[in-house]
Amino acid sequence: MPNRSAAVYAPPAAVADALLRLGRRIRVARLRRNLRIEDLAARVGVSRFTMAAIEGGKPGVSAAATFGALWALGLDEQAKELADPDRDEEGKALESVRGPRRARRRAALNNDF
Amino acid sequence: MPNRSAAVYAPPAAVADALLRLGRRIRVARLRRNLRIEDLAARVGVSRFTMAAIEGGKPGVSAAATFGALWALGLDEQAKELADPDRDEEGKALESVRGPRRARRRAALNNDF
DNA sequence: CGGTTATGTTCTCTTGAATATACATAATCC
DNA sequence: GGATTATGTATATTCAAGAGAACATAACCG
Repeated sequence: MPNRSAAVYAPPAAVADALLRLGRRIRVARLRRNLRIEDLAARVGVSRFTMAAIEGGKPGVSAAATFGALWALGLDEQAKELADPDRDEEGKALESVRGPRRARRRAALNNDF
Repeated sequence: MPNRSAAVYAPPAAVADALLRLGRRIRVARLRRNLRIEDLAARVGVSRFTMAAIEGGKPGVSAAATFGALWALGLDEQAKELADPDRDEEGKALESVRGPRRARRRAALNNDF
């Protein structure tokens, strides 16, 4: 496969759903603030087309644009909590006493799934 | 400006910080699970280079790849709560009784900021 | 209703995001 | 310490993300 990754052109349903939901919510927040797509796009620093893609939940938009939209709407507080190690109970349970800086392959002993 | 958006090549500090923090946390979660970059990349459906970019907080990586990493680690629960309209107090306060489907420009009366 | 205007759509163009390969570095384990 | 192997770095290549213009559609408001 030359270029594009499966994760982008055909993301798992859970991911696609998450992006769609997030896009719809950004739209709701924008309308509540009576901003045009163009206005929000200007705040974020993208074109109105990219902003429309964000609201449409397109998988290919950059993470910076997506998080930028949340930031421009004042909705970035929750984003800061994402993947908080303190709340990762599964991870904490799996973790060894000291965290290594590299993973080591343990043949036939890969956890999860 | 031809192609690239300012939001991607030079995101606001708050956005850049959020991406960096998220990347570091994804790395922590991956190591806790004893996964190699390559292993996680395979689960997400991207190359190990893209996964490294995600962990490095590079602004240009796709939203699908970023959310895919959270999903592959089982950390997508909080992602589903992002920008929840019910928690958007500022937005609820600003909203008119019924939500319009389009924003309307009210010259010299743009709220916020 | 009808003017205004936000948004959708289509098109072209450019650039960099993502891939792949190869090698360098460095962390881990025995 | 030394073999093993995960990760970093560099280069080359490819294709779609993103910008921009122009027009079509449709929602809003008086």
